[in-house]
Amino acid sequence: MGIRIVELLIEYSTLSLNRPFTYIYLKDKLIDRGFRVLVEFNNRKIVGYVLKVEATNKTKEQLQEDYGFKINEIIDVIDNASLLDDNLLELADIISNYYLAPKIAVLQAMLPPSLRPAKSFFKAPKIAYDQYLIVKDINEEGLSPKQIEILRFIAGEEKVLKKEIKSISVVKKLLDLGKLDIVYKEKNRLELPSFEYSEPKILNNEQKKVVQQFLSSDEQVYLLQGVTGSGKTEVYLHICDEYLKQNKTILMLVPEISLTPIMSENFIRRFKGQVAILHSELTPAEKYDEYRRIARGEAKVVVGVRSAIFAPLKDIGVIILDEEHTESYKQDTTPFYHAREVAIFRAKQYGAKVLLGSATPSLESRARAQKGIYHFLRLDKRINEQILPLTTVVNMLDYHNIDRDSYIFSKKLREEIQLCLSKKEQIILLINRRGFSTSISCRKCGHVFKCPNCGIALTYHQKDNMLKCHHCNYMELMSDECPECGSTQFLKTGFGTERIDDEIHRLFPDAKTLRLDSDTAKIRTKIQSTVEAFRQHKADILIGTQMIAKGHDFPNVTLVGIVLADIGLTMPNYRSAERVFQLITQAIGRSGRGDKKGRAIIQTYTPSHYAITMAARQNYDLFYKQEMQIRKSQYYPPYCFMASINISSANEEICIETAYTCAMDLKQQFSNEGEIIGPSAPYISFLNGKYTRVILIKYKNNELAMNIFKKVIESTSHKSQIKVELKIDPYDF
DNA sequence: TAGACCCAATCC
DNA sequence: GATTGGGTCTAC
Repeated sequence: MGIRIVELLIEYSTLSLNRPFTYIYLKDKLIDRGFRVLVEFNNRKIVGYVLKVEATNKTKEQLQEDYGFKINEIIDVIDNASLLDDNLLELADIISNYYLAPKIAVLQAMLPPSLRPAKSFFKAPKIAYDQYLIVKDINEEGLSPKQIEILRFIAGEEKVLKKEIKSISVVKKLLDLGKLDIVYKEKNRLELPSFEYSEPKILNNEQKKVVQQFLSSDEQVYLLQGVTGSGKTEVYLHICDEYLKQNKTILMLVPEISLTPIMSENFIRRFKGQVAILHSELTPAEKYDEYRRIARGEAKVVVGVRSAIFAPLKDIGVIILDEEHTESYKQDTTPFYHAREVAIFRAKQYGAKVLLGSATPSLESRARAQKGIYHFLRLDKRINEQILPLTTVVNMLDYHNIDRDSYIFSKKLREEIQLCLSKKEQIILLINRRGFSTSISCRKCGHVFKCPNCGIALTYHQKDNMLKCHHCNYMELMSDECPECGSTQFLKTGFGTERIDDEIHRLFPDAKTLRLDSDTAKIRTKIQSTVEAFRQHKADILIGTQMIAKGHDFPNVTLVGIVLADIGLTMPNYRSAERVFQLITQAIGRSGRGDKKGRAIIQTYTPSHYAITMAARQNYDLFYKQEMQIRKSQYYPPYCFMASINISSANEEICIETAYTCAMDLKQQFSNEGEIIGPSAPYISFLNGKYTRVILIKYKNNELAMNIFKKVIESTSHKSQIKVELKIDPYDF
């Protein structure tokens, strides 16, 4: 066989290497587009991803002469079939162009770890074992706070799977130190829980109408705005039924499976055997299995999180995004894609439909529905005709509402809790902040404990007696005395979930509580078990962060208390009002889902803020109107497109200088076709030794903007000491 | 992205 | 004179 010329992408995902490299292949294995290969690149063995293969009669020397550079041989071919079908390959191009991200980064995001074109796949497990951690040596001497935290945690639990601890590096260290040991147990390959088949439920008239409208129209994208508890899931299931009958496949996206396993349960019950589940907590081996099962065409329905949008289904009939407003659909690392936009790209390839469902649609989706770009569907009634919870806003600035018994809980909220407890009904308390107190200072000299990395006040966590930075995850043990003056008296201000728990125990000593936030959810299954325990009424009160506000269905909950609604409202982000509105509305929606009437109490220092008053009235439409006016007057999405450029460097001067020239450059190129804001220092402008500046760009002409961005990125990205990151439609900046 | 390479600072 | 550290360069 002659020489084959192979063009490939190399695994490094940086824009400066985002171009094909040429190799030759001399051996006779099958090699084609979409295969991974092992190559030598700059003296290192790495993985490449084949874009093109071409036969030639020329010799290596002739080729090198022609091309004008040295050509290496491909060491080995890894795959014997293309990893992605033509549609997915084309989709990768679309995404990489839309988000101006390196194509290899897109390909990596599309594939499960064991199939990724990256060196890391070598380490991907072929046969999997469960690894349990046990404590071997309890002596904490010489350990860092983080290590102690993990050690104590493991010591306090019965069985801890190694993979369930998020901080792998700490565990590794503890293993090295001989503090921990691993016990191997043969692992069960992913076994979907088996549920009884359940018959389709009878739809009410409103639901029927929605299903019928969806099926009979031939538009591409649909927004289903349905109040909390209006039975959107059943609508999804009926629609899926129809598509399965036509032998089409279904992609069902959910925000986070571990939070709401109900959706997958519903799908498994209805479409047994045809369902595959893809979510981030599957092990690489499990993901690999599910992925292959889908690719082989064995699963017709995929239920999964953001990345499941790339599931290798064929003949897709419909893509559904539940809770479409959820921010977890936006990936916050390169390629920064949004599953909603990808869904629309992907659906186009198959002539499929996209259904976006939410009680509180994102402004941009709702605006598109308003303009007729999306077909607008609504469910305005709760499924059991239950009226929405009766909601009271309590002004915490008004001293009539507070007394000396508690400054955290108003009289009204305490009364309602008491009433609820006496009726043996359940309560959810939302406080969107974890920890005990938000800052801690010395009573004598005023010293405030701050994070050495980013300068933000540290949050005190009572359970493990530690101070943690909620921004960069720095932590230290709480010291007994002030490092400045040695005083032992501290002032704790601000409160979070832990403190609420504490306060409840003080005020209602007989009430049983459960707490759910990312601290208590260190172990993944803990989320589910806590939710399950609460559903079975093993506790009266569930206290938690936004985790508890989403999608759960607790029939016996009749009171939801928003302990402090204002958190997040003052964040310097144009979405903050939208976020707060959505959070409160979703949380209130947890109340009164069974046959008992629901109530909600919102405690706030800004009772007249529209996000709060509208949420209290559960009036999405009014909020939408008001927020759109503000977006319009201040020229924010959806009235324009937005992008952000983050410039960071270890050298502050270079950072500021580059950001400044970059902004000038943008201003000049956009002229009056766009608005450039900044450069400005973000909320955390110094983190882990890097200084950061942000430039925001608002524009209308997408094509023009893309061209400018390409140029600007090119001229700045290869500069040394500087990292430039472009985000299209950013959520955080 | 990450090894090679270059230069300067630093050590004994 | 050897070693270390930092910054820059470049890949097929």
